[in-house]
Amino acid sequence: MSKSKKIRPTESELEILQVLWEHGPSTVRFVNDQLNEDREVGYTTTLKLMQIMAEKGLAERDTSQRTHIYRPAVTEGETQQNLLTQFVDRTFKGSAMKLVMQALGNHNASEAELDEIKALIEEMESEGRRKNK
Amino acid sequence: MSKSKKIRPTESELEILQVLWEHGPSTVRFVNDQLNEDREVGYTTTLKLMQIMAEKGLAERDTSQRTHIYRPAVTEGETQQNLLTQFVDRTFKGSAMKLVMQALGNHNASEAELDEIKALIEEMESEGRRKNK
DNA sequence: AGCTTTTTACGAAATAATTCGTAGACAAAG
DNA sequence: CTTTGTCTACGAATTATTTCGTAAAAAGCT
Repeated sequence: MSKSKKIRPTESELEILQVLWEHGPSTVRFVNDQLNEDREVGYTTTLKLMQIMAEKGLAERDTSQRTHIYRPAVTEGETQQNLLTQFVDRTFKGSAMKLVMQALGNHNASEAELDEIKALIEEMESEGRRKNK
Repeated sequence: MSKSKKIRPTESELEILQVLWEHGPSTVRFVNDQLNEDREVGYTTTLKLMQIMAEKGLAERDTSQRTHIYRPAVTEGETQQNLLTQFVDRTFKGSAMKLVMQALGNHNASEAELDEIKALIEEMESEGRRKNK
């Protein structure tokens, strides 16, 4: 695999990352405005968090202008994967299958979504057969 | 729906619940011993957590004997469901399907497990057709 | 220039979660 | 009966995370 570090944003950090993933490189002001559409957050609170994220390596920033521009330093996919693995371990004792069953069973998925999943499974099964794994 | 309360055990509380779910009503001593098979935890730490859990309604206890017996006051399934919903909201912006795809894609499931999931999907699809939903 | 607004930096307060020390009650063992 | 061990209760220390106040620099405005 590629990265050696464990990416584990806290809940607040994840909210900020989601803004950055969705909108691309942004100022603190912009991120703070986005967050405030959901809940009240002070500007310096967001600033501080983003500074911490830069320290931790979750984000990078361009400080060449007075108003700094932040961008995500981790991808959405790898972050979701890390958080998912952690969550499965904690909550489903490591059984991703139990999680899948629980998730499927309780959210009523549309026919199209179910078909999509079936397609993925078929693909995995033929993959598996080919590799005899 | 049935319960009005949100069941949200913390990480440590979840570990304790898992012992209670697996072994049934237990003493603090027993739970603490179980936890110590994974990591070092002080006895009074476990005691305190279990007392808090009783206060919060996550566990109930029989205090008729000097050594109290604790039992889970929430089921494993409903707790997993609550934590899962929360996790999906936070990490996958509410899309359970994205989570399922990610989970399937990255943990190599056995043929048998995949078949199990396929069966569930088939069942859901025929359910759906019957109800025309 | 002088006043207001925006921004970063910094430190510390507030909150949440975990951990543990100590004390008192009771029981078990000698 | 006395000592030793186990248990609960309680409060406080520790750690992690979140929040914000204040100050200084830069930019904008009149």
